[in-house]
This record gives sequence, C-alpha cells and structure tokens, in this order.
Amino acid sequence: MSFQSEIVKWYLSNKRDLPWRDTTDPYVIWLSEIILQQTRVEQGKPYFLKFLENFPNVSAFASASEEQVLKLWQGLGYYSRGRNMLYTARYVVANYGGQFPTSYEQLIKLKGVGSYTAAAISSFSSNEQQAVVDGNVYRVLSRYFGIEEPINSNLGQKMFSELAKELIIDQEPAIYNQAIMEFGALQCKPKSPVCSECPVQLGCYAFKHKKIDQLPVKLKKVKVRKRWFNYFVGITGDEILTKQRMPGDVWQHLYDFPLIETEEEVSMTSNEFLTQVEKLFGKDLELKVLEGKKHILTHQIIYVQFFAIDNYIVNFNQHAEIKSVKIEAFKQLPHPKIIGDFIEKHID
DNA sequence: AATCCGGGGTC
DNA sequence: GACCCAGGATT
Repeated sequence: MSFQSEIVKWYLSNKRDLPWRDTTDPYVIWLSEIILQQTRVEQGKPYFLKFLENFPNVSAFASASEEQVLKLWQGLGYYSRGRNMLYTARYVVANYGGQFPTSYEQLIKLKGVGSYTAAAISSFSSNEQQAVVDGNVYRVLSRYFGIEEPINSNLGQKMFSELAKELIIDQEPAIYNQAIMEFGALQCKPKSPVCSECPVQLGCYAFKHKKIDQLPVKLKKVKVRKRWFNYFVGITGDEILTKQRMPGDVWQHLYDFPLIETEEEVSMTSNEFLTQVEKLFGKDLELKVLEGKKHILTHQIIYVQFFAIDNYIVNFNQHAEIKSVKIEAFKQLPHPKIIGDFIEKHID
C-alpha cells in the first residue's frame, strides 16, 4: 500500500472528533483555520466555538466592531489575525455578497490567508486539489522521505511543496490533507513520535537511519530582545487611565496603561526615571510599587512592572494617547494577556 | 531572506 | 531553556 493510502487509513481510525470537521462551509473552515495558525488545537477550540456563536456567518462577522473582535480574541495572541479577519469578512460581504469563496485562487487574495490556509479551505470545502504544507507536513515528509533541506529555507519550502503536490494526486484532497496533518500531530510528533506503532515505519527514511530526532532540519537563531515596561495604574473615583497601543509594536490596537519603557530595570531612587514620571503625572505624584511580572513573547522578553499612582495630574493635551475612562468600560476593552490578568487580579 | 507578531504546551 | 504549534505580513 502507498504512503498516502496508509496515512488515510490511519486517519480514518485515529482521527479526533473536532468541531470544525464535518462541515464544508468555507466560512466555518476559514474561522477554524485562522484561529489554528500557530496555535494548538486544544488552545484554539474554545475560541472557535466562541467566535462561531457570536458570528454564525460571515455577514454577522462583518458587522462587528474591531474592539468586539479583539476582545473575543483576547489571550490568543497574534492579534493581526483578528484584525485581518474583520477586514476579510467585510471584503467578502462587499465583493462576494457574503458568499465565502472556495477556490484557492480567490482565497489566496484574502488578507490573512496564505498558501497553507488557501489550500486548507479550498480542499476542505470543495475538494480542490491543493496540498497543505504546515508544520506537521514538513515534519512527516522530511522524516519519511529523508529530506534534509531546511524547511524554512527558500529551496526547502519549494521542495516540500512540490513533493506535497505530487503526493496528493489521485488522493481525495479533503481527507488526505487532514490525514497527513493529523498524523503529524498525533503520531509523527516533534518529540517522541510513536514509531513503534507507525503504519509507515518500514518505508520511513528517518526511522531506518535513526535520524528521527534530527529531522526536520530548521535554521533558526532568533535573537530575543529584552524590554522593561513600567506601567502606571491611575485610578480616580470610577475612572482609570488607559492608552491604546499603536502600530509598529506588539499588541497593536489593544489597550494597556500609561507606560514608560526603559532599557533596564528601574530603581525607585533613579532620578532619571522619577523625572520622567513627574513629567507625565505632575510633581505631587505618589508612587507605589505593585508587582513585577516576566512576560515571554516569541522575539521579546518583557519585564513588566506595575506602579500604583495617586494624586496625579495628566496633561491630556500633551499626551493625547492617554485617556481616562470608566473602569467598567475599560474592562470591556481588548487587552494584552498580561494586562487582562492584572485587571482580573487587582481591579474589582 | 530575515524578522516580526503571542501565548501556551512539552520535554 | 529550547522547541513547537493545522502561518502570514512586512521589510
């Protein structure tokens, strides 16, 4: 039996029961695929259900506000996915009359939809012969066929997508694509794959040559930047100071607190820091240390320090980005995870 | 071609 | 701590 047939056979008896399977609605598939980008199934599942409940179709999604979408997205990360979804939902309503496209050619033009997602939606919704190449596929193919070209090199990506394209010929695209990804996720895992019970063990290059833990090859050395965020929690009566984050940095469009970023950990005796703080909040400011947290992102480690401020004065003319809003309204805004956690813990 | 964009799970 | 997750956009 061929590699592909074995994988499909394995899939039919081992697949998970997931809420986005058993539908060919391209809108629902799109929803699931965007949410699952760089996101584990178990992490994405509750978000998928929440989004489907709030937005049962693309028209409902299109009529949402960005704040509504980002609030639902809160905690999932890579927030541009949420912003792009809203853009795309409106685009589909405006240009396709709310009929979500199913062809690769149309899908690839949508914001937030790349080659993987276009292949996934087109094959799952209309059985178009487009091969998905995601992290699972890279791993399974590199191991089974013994491809040592790095999966994130230009040549590597080309080789893997060519191979995937050949393999899907004569397969049922929807099932085969899901099968090879599920196989990668459950059987041919990154760490400790279940080779002893593998249906394609005999043909597997990596198993034969004992290179399971060396494939796939991936070039990588991401430098992690360290940053120090000093947040100021200012509450007067039933209002709190907040600020929306701007383009060009993490958490774009989400709401946090007034912030002074420094090159290193600040000390309360640093004149330079205190001068900056007074410049923002006035001379009579009372400052208290609340708590410190370490927040890890892909390319950054952010050391977050929260300060409580009292008796502050903000010159809203000079600092138009800072606003004072009702605490209840503030809570409804979308926040970065680190801020959302702080609010839950400290602000009733 | 390299870098940025989150948060969480696993070993 | 290192790696990875049903990747995509930007420079």
